Amino acid sequence: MKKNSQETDKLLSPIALELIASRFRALSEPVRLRLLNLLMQGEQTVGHLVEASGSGQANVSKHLAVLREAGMIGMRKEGLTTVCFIADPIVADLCNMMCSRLREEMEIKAAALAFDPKI
Amino acid sequence: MKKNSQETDKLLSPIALELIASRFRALSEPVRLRLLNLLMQGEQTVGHLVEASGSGQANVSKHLAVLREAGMIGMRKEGLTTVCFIADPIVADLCNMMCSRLREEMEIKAAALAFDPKI
DNA sequence: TCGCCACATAGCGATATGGCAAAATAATAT
DNA sequence: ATATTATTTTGCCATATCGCTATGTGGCGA
Repeated sequence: MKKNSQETDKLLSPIALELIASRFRALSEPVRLRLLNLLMQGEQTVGHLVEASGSGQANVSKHLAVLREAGMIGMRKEGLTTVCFIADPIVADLCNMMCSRLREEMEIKAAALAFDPKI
Repeated sequence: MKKNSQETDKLLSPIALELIASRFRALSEPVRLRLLNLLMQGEQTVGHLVEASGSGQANVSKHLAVLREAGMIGMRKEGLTTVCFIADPIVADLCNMMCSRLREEMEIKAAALAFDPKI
Protein backbone atom coordinates (compact mmCIF):
# COMPACT_ATOMS: atom_id res chain seq x y z
CA MET A 1 0.00 0.00 0.00
CA LYS A 2 2.58 2.53 1.06
CA LYS A 3 4.52 3.83 -1.84
CA ASN A 4 7.72 4.88 -0.11
CA SER A 5 8.70 6.48 -3.35
CA GLN A 6 12.05 7.69 -2.08
CA GLU A 7 12.85 4.50 -0.18
CA THR A 8 14.00 6.06 3.07
CA ASP A 9 14.11 2.66 4.63
CA LYS A 10 17.59 2.61 3.20
CA LEU A 11 20.07 4.13 5.61
CA LEU A 12 20.69 7.82 5.22
CA SER A 13 24.12 9.40 5.32
CA PRO A 14 25.13 11.54 8.30
CA ILE A 15 25.08 14.58 6.04
CA ALA A 16 21.54 13.84 4.92
CA LEU A 17 20.49 13.30 8.52
CA GLU A 18 21.92 16.66 9.51
CA LEU A 19 20.13 18.41 6.65
CA ILE A 20 16.81 16.80 7.44
CA ALA A 21 17.22 17.51 11.14
CA SER A 22 17.94 21.17 10.49
CA ARG A 23 14.73 21.51 8.51
CA PHE A 24 12.65 19.84 11.17
CA ARG A 25 14.39 22.08 13.70
CA ALA A 26 13.09 25.11 11.83
CA LEU A 27 9.60 23.74 12.41
CA SER A 28 10.17 22.96 16.07
CA GLU A 29 9.25 26.34 17.55
CA PRO A 30 5.70 27.55 18.18
CA VAL A 31 6.45 31.12 17.11
CA ARG A 32 7.86 29.95 13.80
CA LEU A 33 4.88 27.70 13.24
CA ARG A 34 2.62 30.63 13.99
CA LEU A 35 4.44 32.72 11.39
CA LEU A 36 4.13 29.96 8.81
CA ASN A 37 0.51 29.52 9.75
CA LEU A 38 -0.10 33.21 9.14
CA LEU A 39 1.75 33.08 5.84
CA MET A 40 -0.45 30.22 4.68
CA GLN A 41 -3.14 32.85 4.31
CA GLY A 42 -0.98 34.73 1.85
CA GLU A 43 2.13 36.82 1.76
CA GLN A 44 2.51 39.50 4.40
CA THR A 45 4.93 42.16 5.52
CA VAL A 46 7.19 41.61 8.49
CA GLY A 47 5.36 44.36 10.32
CA HIS A 48 2.04 42.66 9.91
CA LEU A 49 3.50 39.39 11.10
CA VAL A 50 4.80 41.14 14.21
CA GLU A 51 1.32 42.43 14.99
CA ALA A 52 -0.49 39.25 14.15
CA SER A 53 1.90 36.95 15.99
CA GLY A 54 2.03 38.99 19.16
CA SER A 55 5.77 38.40 19.46
CA GLY A 56 8.43 41.08 19.71
CA GLN A 57 9.77 42.63 16.54
CA ALA A 58 13.33 41.46 17.00
CA ASN A 59 12.21 37.93 17.71
CA VAL A 60 10.00 37.78 14.67
CA SER A 61 12.87 39.03 12.59
CA LYS A 62 15.18 36.33 13.93
CA HIS A 63 12.60 33.60 13.50
CA LEU A 64 11.94 34.70 9.94
CA ALA A 65 15.66 34.53 9.28
CA VAL A 66 15.70 30.95 10.53
CA LEU A 67 12.79 30.03 8.28
CA ARG A 68 14.46 31.72 5.33
CA GLU A 69 17.76 29.92 5.91
CA ALA A 70 15.83 26.68 6.05
CA GLY A 71 14.38 27.53 2.66
CA MET A 72 10.83 27.58 3.94
CA ILE A 73 10.00 31.18 3.26
CA GLY A 74 11.15 33.82 0.81
CA MET A 75 11.35 37.56 1.27
CA ARG A 76 11.39 40.48 -1.09
CA LYS A 77 11.82 44.13 -0.36
CA GLU A 78 9.10 46.45 -1.50
CA GLY A 79 10.15 49.96 -0.75
CA LEU A 80 10.42 50.26 3.00
CA THR A 81 8.73 47.02 3.83
CA THR A 82 9.71 43.41 3.44
CA VAL A 83 7.14 40.96 2.16
CA CYS A 84 7.35 37.34 3.27
CA PHE A 85 5.86 34.32 1.56
CA ILE A 86 6.03 30.58 1.84
CA ALA A 87 8.66 29.24 -0.52
CA ASP A 88 8.55 25.57 0.35
CA PRO A 89 5.39 23.88 -0.90
CA ILE A 90 5.60 21.04 1.59
CA VAL A 91 5.30 23.19 4.69
CA ALA A 92 1.53 23.09 4.76
CA ASP A 93 1.50 19.36 4.05
CA LEU A 94 3.91 18.64 6.88
CA CYS A 95 1.83 20.63 9.34
CA ASN A 96 -1.37 19.05 8.13
CA MET A 97 0.09 15.59 8.60
CA MET A 98 1.15 16.45 12.12
CA CYS A 99 -2.24 17.94 12.92
CA SER A 100 -4.15 14.97 11.59
CA ARG A 101 -1.97 12.57 13.46
CA LEU A 102 -2.31 14.53 16.69
CA ARG A 103 -6.07 14.51 16.33
CA GLU A 104 -6.06 10.78 15.83
CA GLU A 105 -3.98 10.23 18.94
CA MET A 106 -6.13 12.56 20.99
CA GLU A 107 -9.26 10.76 19.90
CA ILE A 108 -7.75 7.44 20.83
CA LYS A 109 -6.81 8.76 24.25
CA ALA A 110 -10.20 10.37 24.67
CA ALA A 111 -11.89 7.12 23.80
CA ALA A 112 -9.72 5.31 26.32
CA LEU A 113 -10.81 7.73 29.00
CA ALA A 114 -14.48 7.35 28.20
CA PHE A 115 -16.62 4.83 30.03
CA ASP A 116 -16.44 1.43 28.50
CA PRO A 117 -19.88 0.49 27.21
CA LYS A 118 -19.02 -3.20 27.42
CA ILE A 119 -18.62 -3.21 31.19
CA MET B 1 -5.40 20.90 -6.77
CA LYS B 2 -4.16 20.78 -3.26
CA LYS B 3 -6.62 19.12 -0.99
CA ASN B 4 -5.65 20.64 2.34
CA SER B 5 -7.95 18.15 3.91
CA GLN B 6 -7.39 19.44 7.41
CA GLU B 7 -7.48 23.09 6.42
CA THR B 8 -4.48 24.27 8.33
CA ASP B 9 -4.71 27.58 6.58
CA LYS B 10 -7.06 28.39 9.41
CA LEU B 11 -5.17 29.72 12.38
CA LEU B 12 -4.04 27.19 14.93
CA SER B 13 -4.36 27.66 18.66
CA PRO B 14 -1.26 28.22 20.77
CA ILE B 15 -1.77 24.80 22.33
CA ALA B 16 -1.88 23.14 18.94
CA LEU B 17 1.23 25.02 17.87
CA GLU B 18 3.08 23.84 20.93
CA LEU B 19 2.05 20.24 20.34
CA ILE B 20 3.07 20.33 16.70
CA ALA B 21 6.34 22.03 17.54
CA SER B 22 7.18 19.42 20.13
CA ARG B 23 6.72 16.66 17.58
CA PHE B 24 8.89 18.36 15.01
CA ARG B 25 11.42 18.95 17.78
CA ALA B 26 11.62 15.20 18.30
CA LEU B 27 12.65 14.93 14.66
CA SER B 28 15.16 17.76 14.82
CA GLU B 29 18.21 15.79 15.95
CA PRO B 30 20.41 13.70 13.68
CA VAL B 31 20.87 10.94 16.23
CA ARG B 32 17.14 10.55 16.66
CA LEU B 33 16.64 10.50 12.92
CA ARG B 34 19.31 7.85 12.67
CA LEU B 35 17.48 5.75 15.25
CA LEU B 36 14.20 6.12 13.39
CA ASN B 37 15.95 5.35 10.16
CA LEU B 38 17.32 2.15 11.66
CA LEU B 39 13.90 1.23 13.04
CA MET B 40 12.37 1.63 9.59
CA GLN B 41 14.11 -1.63 8.79
CA GLY B 42 12.21 -3.36 11.53
CA GLU B 43 12.06 -3.49 15.29
CA GLN B 44 15.33 -3.75 17.15
CA THR B 45 16.69 -3.91 20.67
CA VAL B 46 18.18 -0.89 22.35
CA GLY B 47 21.54 -2.64 22.39
CA HIS B 48 21.49 -3.15 18.68
CA LEU B 49 20.55 0.46 18.11
CA VAL B 50 23.50 1.51 20.24
CA GLU B 51 25.86 -0.52 18.07
CA ALA B 52 24.30 0.47 14.79
CA SER B 53 24.04 4.16 15.57
CA GLY B 54 27.55 4.54 16.90
CA SER B 55 26.32 6.81 19.68
CA GLY B 56 26.90 6.29 23.37
CA GLN B 57 24.53 3.97 25.18
CA ALA B 58 23.22 6.55 27.64
CA ASN B 59 22.55 8.99 24.85
CA VAL B 60 20.69 6.47 22.77
CA SER B 61 18.56 5.68 25.77
CA LYS B 62 17.73 9.33 26.28
CA HIS B 63 16.98 9.92 22.62
CA LEU B 64 14.73 6.88 22.55
CA ALA B 65 12.88 8.28 25.54
CA VAL B 66 12.31 11.52 23.65
CA LEU B 67 10.96 9.63 20.65
CA ARG B 68 8.72 7.56 22.87
CA GLU B 69 7.33 10.60 24.66
CA ALA B 70 6.63 12.13 21.27
CA GLY B 71 4.67 8.99 20.42
CA MET B 72 6.90 8.10 17.53
CA ILE B 73 8.21 4.81 18.79
CA GLY B 74 6.97 2.10 21.09
CA MET B 75 8.97 -0.19 23.34
CA ARG B 76 8.30 -3.54 24.91
CA LYS B 77 10.43 -5.49 27.31
CA GLU B 78 11.43 -8.96 26.29
CA GLY B 79 13.31 -10.54 29.11
CA LEU B 80 16.45 -8.52 29.67
CA THR B 81 16.24 -6.56 26.49
CA THR B 82 13.95 -3.82 25.27
CA VAL B 83 12.63 -3.95 21.75
CA CYS B 84 11.85 -0.69 19.97
CA PHE B 85 9.57 -0.17 17.01
CA ILE B 86 8.07 2.70 15.10
CA ALA B 87 4.64 3.50 16.47
CA ASP B 88 3.75 6.52 14.39
CA PRO B 89 2.96 5.62 10.79
CA ILE B 90 3.72 9.09 9.48
CA VAL B 91 7.38 9.15 10.52
CA ALA B 92 8.60 7.59 7.31
CA ASP B 93 6.35 9.81 5.22
CA LEU B 94 7.61 12.95 6.92
CA CYS B 95 11.22 11.98 6.35
CA ASN B 96 10.53 11.00 2.77
CA MET B 97 8.92 14.34 2.09
CA MET B 98 11.90 16.16 3.56
CA CYS B 99 14.32 14.04 1.57
CA SER B 100 12.50 14.55 -1.70
CA ARG B 101 12.28 18.25 -1.15
CA LEU B 102 15.96 18.49 -0.26
CA ARG B 103 16.88 16.61 -3.41
CA GLU B 104 14.78 18.98 -5.47
CA GLU B 105 16.44 22.01 -3.95
CA MET B 106 19.91 20.54 -4.42
CA GLU B 107 19.20 19.82 -8.03
CA ILE B 108 17.97 23.34 -8.59
CA LYS B 109 21.11 24.73 -6.99
CA ALA B 110 23.31 22.32 -8.91
CA ALA B 111 21.65 23.35 -12.15
CA ALA B 112 22.18 26.99 -11.28
CA LEU B 113 25.87 26.33 -10.77
CA ALA B 114 26.25 24.54 -14.06
CA PHE B 115 27.34 26.36 -17.18
CA ASP B 116 24.44 27.97 -18.92
CA PRO B 117 24.09 26.41 -22.39
CA LYS B 118 22.21 29.45 -23.62
CA ILE B 119 25.10 31.84 -23.16
C1' DT C 1 21.02 66.48 4.08
C1' DC C 2 18.24 65.27 7.97
C1' DG C 3 15.15 62.43 10.06
C1' DC C 4 11.88 58.69 9.99
C1' DC C 5 10.23 54.27 9.14
C1' DA C 6 10.57 49.20 8.72
C1' DC C 7 13.52 45.97 9.68
C1' DA C 8 18.02 43.61 11.00
C1' DT C 9 21.67 42.76 14.20
C1' DA C 10 24.20 42.62 18.56
C1' DG C 11 24.56 41.83 23.35
C1' DC C 12 22.74 39.75 27.50
C1' DG C 13 20.62 36.62 30.93
C1' DA C 14 17.85 32.56 31.55
C1' DT C 15 16.79 28.11 30.13
C1' DA C 16 17.11 23.91 27.34
C1' DT C 17 19.77 20.27 25.14
C1' DG C 18 23.51 17.01 23.83
C1' DG C 19 27.23 14.03 25.17
C1' DC C 20 30.11 11.75 28.59
C1' DA C 21 30.89 9.13 32.86
C1' DA C 22 29.15 7.13 36.90
C1' DA C 23 25.56 5.19 39.63
C1' DA C 24 20.95 3.06 39.92
C1' DT C 25 17.45 -0.30 38.46
C1' DA C 26 15.48 -4.52 36.40
C1' DA C 27 15.42 -9.11 34.86
C1' DT C 28 17.80 -13.27 34.60
C1' DA C 29 21.28 -16.85 35.61
C1' DT C 30 24.28 -19.28 39.10
C1' DA D 1 21.44 -14.41 47.79
C1' DT D 2 24.87 -12.88 44.36
C1' DA D 3 26.54 -11.96 40.00
C1' DT D 4 25.69 -10.56 35.35
C1' DT D 5 23.60 -8.35 31.58
C1' DA D 6 20.64 -4.67 29.53
C1' DT D 7 18.95 -0.42 30.13
C1' DT D 8 17.70 3.87 32.58
C1' DT D 9 18.80 7.72 35.37
C1' DT D 10 21.71 11.31 37.31
C1' DG D 11 25.37 14.85 37.47
C1' DC D 12 28.10 17.67 35.06
C1' DC D 13 29.90 20.66 31.41
C1' DA D 14 29.73 22.83 26.99
C1' DT D 15 26.90 24.75 23.72
C1' DA D 16 22.65 26.40 21.58
C1' DT D 17 18.38 28.96 21.75
C1' DC D 18 14.76 32.09 23.27
C1' DG D 19 13.13 36.64 24.43
C1' DC D 20 14.32 41.20 25.71
C1' DT D 21 16.56 45.78 25.08
C1' DA D 22 19.40 48.60 22.62
C1' DT D 23 21.62 49.82 18.58
C1' DG D 24 22.61 49.68 13.52
C1' DT D 25 21.11 50.08 8.61
C1' DG D 26 18.79 50.93 4.25
C1' DG D 27 15.28 53.32 1.72
C1' DC D 28 12.34 57.20 1.41
C1' DG D 29 10.22 61.90 2.18
C1' DA D 30 10.72 66.76 3.66
